[in-house]
Amino acid sequence: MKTLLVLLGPTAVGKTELAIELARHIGSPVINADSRQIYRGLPIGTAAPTPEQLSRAYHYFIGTLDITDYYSAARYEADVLQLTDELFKTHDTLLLSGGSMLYIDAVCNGIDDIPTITPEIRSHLHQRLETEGPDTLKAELKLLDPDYYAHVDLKNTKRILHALEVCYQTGQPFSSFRTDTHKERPFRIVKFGLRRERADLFDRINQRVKQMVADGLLEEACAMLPHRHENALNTVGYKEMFEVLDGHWTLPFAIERMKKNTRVYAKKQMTWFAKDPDIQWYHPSQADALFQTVDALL
RNA sequence: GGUGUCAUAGCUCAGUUGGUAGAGCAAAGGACUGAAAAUCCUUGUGUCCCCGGUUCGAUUCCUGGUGACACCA
Repeated sequence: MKTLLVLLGPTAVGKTELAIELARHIGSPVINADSRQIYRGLPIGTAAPTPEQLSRAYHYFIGTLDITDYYSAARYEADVLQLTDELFKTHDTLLLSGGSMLYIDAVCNGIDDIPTITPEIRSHLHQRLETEGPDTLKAELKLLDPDYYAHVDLKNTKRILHALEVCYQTGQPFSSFRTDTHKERPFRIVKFGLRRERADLFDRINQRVKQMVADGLLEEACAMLPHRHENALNTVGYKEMFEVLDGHWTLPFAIERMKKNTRVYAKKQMTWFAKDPDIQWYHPSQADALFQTVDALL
């Protein structure tokens, strides 16, 4: 039986290194599941695998997109399924590793089939939000899709906007596309989670942020300055460095904010993963036990 | 040594004309289906520095103590 192993966990827990070891152990490449490491030019701020690490295991979806490329969880789902289709011809077991909750969910459970929004409709609605405010758009959603309106968090403008985008593009209510069904995959999925004591994890986050800045994060962000409004750069680390480059924040202040925001992000990941009963949890120091469990599976 | 000011949430502070208290930040919890490292929601019991006094009742007023700061010696 073909098997997809999924290695997940909060940021800075130690996934990258363990993924390489596990990949080598089972003879698989690493399929990256990190929504920001996919972009080229962000190796420091996204803690992407180093050239040395990349040389020890082949990685997919690291630095393959241009910063201006559109991407989404649905595209990731399609890309990964196409890749696994191909790789399973020569492999029995593959490894997917990362911390992007929605991307992992899209691969494991599938995501509803919704048309990609054209840039015209997207920017048109953005402008209307600017000029008319959220209340008008909410009222419109209430008319076009009362079902979704009843369920959506009305304070979350981004969700309102997206629902309206779909309504306008398709002429049908957004909720008519939301089936909430789980897609079956032609392979078995086994999920392993890495976790640490919170104080330990937060300590690693703080250390890593410091190291990123020492490694040249500010310069990396500076090179990306012309693209600062791209979604890929709406990301912990870059947002704070842009404030420094604008002269709004001092570097030490930005570093503290970055530590805090990374901790908040890690907490969000843990909250999301905690809901998934299929995850088998390990401490990174229990790699041997994890490998034994994997061996017993295969 | 003298005089004055201050002592309240993890931090910075507000406030209670005497009826046991609340902001910001920090922190914690949660939601999540095509922008997800995004976006959004919820959460404040704390010896109101300590011992006494006045009072039905003191964190608030008063005596004393302790500590911090400022000024004067």
